[in-house]
Amino acid sequence: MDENTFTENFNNQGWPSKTFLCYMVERLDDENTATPLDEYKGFVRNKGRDQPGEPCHAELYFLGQIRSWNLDRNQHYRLTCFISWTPCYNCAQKLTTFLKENHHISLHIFASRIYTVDDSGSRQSGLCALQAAGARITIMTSKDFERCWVTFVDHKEKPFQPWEGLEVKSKKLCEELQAILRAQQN
DNA sequence: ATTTTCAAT
Repeated sequence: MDENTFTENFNNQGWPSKTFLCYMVERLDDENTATPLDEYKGFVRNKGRDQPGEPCHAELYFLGQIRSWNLDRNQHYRLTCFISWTPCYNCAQKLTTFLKENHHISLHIFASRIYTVDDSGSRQSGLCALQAAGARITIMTSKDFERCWVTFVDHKEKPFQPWEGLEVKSKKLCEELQAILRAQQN
């Protein structure tokens, strides 16, 4: 992805009305050593209401990609994704179902910001269910932004440049997410 | 202490 797309969408101070999701896959061997599978690396974005056809959240395109790979059920894989907004309730549900049906796949989600539109009256229970199904969900820290930059951005050899307030915002969101994930456990 | 959110008033 180009530099501007990254900055516009992943800057944790912003509020873009679209979502990008970068994904990468690693195969894990018996010693838990990870081998990157670069052929499955990429990113998707949602389809908005301004575009033709039915709107679609980024996560559903992501799920479509994963299914199309038909990853070997006798192996174990780790999917890592960097997403600019945390999944909404419905997407979280779909990811949860997917993980329950695909025990050979682990999911790590690094999110830039917390999406708090309450689209089902259920608050953030979708994220809790997703975590309960084995996903790891965390807020992107400076290190994660840098990894995303290095891995997915056409950075032209430029190093990642943190923006003003990145750390403070990240810490704050992290606390919020912890509260969300903790609150619904009982 | 806050609140703009995969839009739409």
